[in-house]
Amino acid sequence: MALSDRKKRILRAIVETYIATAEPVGSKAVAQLAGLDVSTATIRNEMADLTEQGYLEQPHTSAGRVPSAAGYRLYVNELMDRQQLTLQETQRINDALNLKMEELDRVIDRAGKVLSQISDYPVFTMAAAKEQVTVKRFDLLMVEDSAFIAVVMTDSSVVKNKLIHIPNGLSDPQLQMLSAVLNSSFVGLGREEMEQTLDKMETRTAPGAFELISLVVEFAMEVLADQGQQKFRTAGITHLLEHPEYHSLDKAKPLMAYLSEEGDPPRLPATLDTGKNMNILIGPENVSDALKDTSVVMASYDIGDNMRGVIGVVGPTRMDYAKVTARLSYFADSLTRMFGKELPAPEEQE
Amino acid sequence: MALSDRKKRILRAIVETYIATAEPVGSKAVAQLAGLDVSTATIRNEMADLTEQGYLEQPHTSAGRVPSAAGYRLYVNELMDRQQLTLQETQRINDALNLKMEELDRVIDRAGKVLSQISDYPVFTMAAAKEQVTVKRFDLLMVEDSAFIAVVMTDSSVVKNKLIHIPNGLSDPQLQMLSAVLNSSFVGLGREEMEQTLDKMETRTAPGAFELISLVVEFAMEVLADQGQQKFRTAGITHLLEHPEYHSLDKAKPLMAYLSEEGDPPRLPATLDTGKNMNILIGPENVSDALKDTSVVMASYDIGDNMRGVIGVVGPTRMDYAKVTARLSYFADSLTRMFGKELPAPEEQE
DNA sequence: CTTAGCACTCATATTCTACGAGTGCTAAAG
DNA sequence: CTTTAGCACTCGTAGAATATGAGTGCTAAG
Repeated sequence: MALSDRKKRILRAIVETYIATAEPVGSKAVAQLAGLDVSTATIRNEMADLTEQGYLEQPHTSAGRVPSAAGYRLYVNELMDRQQLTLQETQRINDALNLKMEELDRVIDRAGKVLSQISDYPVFTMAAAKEQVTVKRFDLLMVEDSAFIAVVMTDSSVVKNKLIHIPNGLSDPQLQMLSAVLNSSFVGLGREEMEQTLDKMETRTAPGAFELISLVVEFAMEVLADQGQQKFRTAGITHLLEHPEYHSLDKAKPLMAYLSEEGDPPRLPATLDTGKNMNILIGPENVSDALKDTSVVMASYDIGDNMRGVIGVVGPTRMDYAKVTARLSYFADSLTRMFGKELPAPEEQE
Repeated sequence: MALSDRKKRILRAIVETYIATAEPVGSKAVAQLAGLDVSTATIRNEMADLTEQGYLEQPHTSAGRVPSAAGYRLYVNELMDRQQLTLQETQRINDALNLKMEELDRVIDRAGKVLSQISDYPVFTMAAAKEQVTVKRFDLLMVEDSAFIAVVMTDSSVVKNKLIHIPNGLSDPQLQMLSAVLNSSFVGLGREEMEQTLDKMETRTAPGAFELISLVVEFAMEVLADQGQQKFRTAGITHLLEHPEYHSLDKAKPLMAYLSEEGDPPRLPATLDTGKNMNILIGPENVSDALKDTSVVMASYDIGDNMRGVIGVVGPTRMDYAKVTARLSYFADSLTRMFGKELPAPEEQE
């Protein structure tokens, strides 16, 4: 069932020409581009074979051929050259990532934006904890008399704070006490456990103290929820419109709407867990209906010990896979290098 | 120069019909809708007058009339009914804003999203400090042996933190000392002043200590820069595509690209300062070229004592001004009520 | 197995035509 | 002086008809 060398060269020429031109490829074009010294008629015969085997498709009887999903798959798996990035491009990526002390979210957003610019396709990003996130420690800081700052640090070294107002003020010993309770009873717990512990505590604690505790714990629970959740973000959606398959608004709108719904639960196959760190989904291989005519190239990377991120490029099935995979893998590697295990904390400065 | 009552009714009918249908309005349609008991011929005469006075335009000799920028202006200023929001809509807005303890940025993002959904147009948001932001206090918290958390609170009650790693560890007295230096020398200073103070300090401080100080101060400076900057964010860009004027991609792309460039310096007339809290810019009244055929309705609101935000709706000149202004002003009022002076801090929970 | 030749298909571009909504003008009516 | 009916004229749009040409599959010869 293996294809002859000549068939492969023809298929490759067709895929690449179609990627470049977005128009069905005819035998003549292939004859020139494939570098084979045979006539168009021979190529027509080969193309007929490839069509029969399911690697090519004909939009209608007499237009050229277009790669099928299977054709793209074969191309991606076997035929595609690995592209090299230009110095400029690597420079650009490094610049984007070497921002001094941005937060995790920001760097990821920025990475998405740059990837979108250098790939000419929309990009999505996601990040989520691999396991249950817990609180590592609480700190409380008095501010003036009517408020204190609660600082919560998670075991993935993310630190969040919140200003909490208290009408009746709080003495220093009271604050110490509160801090002691929080650190002894709520450290190391996940979201659900925190809620249970809080419930148990309600009956055997003074109402005033309990109210304060629950204010801080509720904040901590939100931090944990936020960390555990997969945050779906996108960048560069307008790049879609540059590609002819989305020149018709009927085609463009559903996909754009799909990509615009940021923050919602992930509607992509969760490759967060799969071991592979590069994944290509071609057209119908996608689960979501909105992506049926769309290809997704995605890569995952590590954030600290406990989180994993995904960054992916979305485009028509006729996507420039060689270009995109090269850029994407460089990106994912850089991100892993930046956020990965070596560094104790995501916010660490290079 | 005042228009007769009948002319006003005709103009109003034309604007509203055009807003609803996006197609040039003929004398016949006006006759039915304006509720005047006159024939189409009379209306044609009146329409000819209005055209001459610049309130209407003719796309070509014999199509109906379309309102000019001046026509919209008159409509907005005098003719437009103030729409009422339905109970559902106010409910939806309140839900969006009453999120428990989100950060300022998040609430604003969310507000933009909801406003976009209920108005069917893209929405942008901006927020910036009115005056120089300064640091109100520094707090340092030791974490394990090799890192500490720097907590910076600004005079606009925004609190940010960052994990700072120190290879050689730090004793408790040293941390106290560092905190004392920061709080005595850098509180109350703006970004530039901080830089100057830091420079002065370099010569007369031990290098090790100076390095630590500058790490924290640089973080503080970034926080201030971030607060002072106008952050331009958008939501619901895809709504553009629903309106016929952007069915042609040539029209849609530039505007979409313009709106997609988040985070860049503001390219809208800075109504942050103007006293008025609702502002309508119609077509050519816009400065930016990308907005020449676009109307912008924007409202501003207060955030704490020292910041001001703008939230605006972008759409074709044929925008449903009545609908948009009603929703927008409710939104801006709610935001002011939420973030405004009464509450000491933006993050305050309702 | 390869290639030249040829009839056939079918999407796209082009041209032409018919249609009709809407206008402006004129002249009669109120 | 204002309103209205009548009518010729404009011009963008839709639809039909036609031409074009790239590409195919098949056959038969090299």
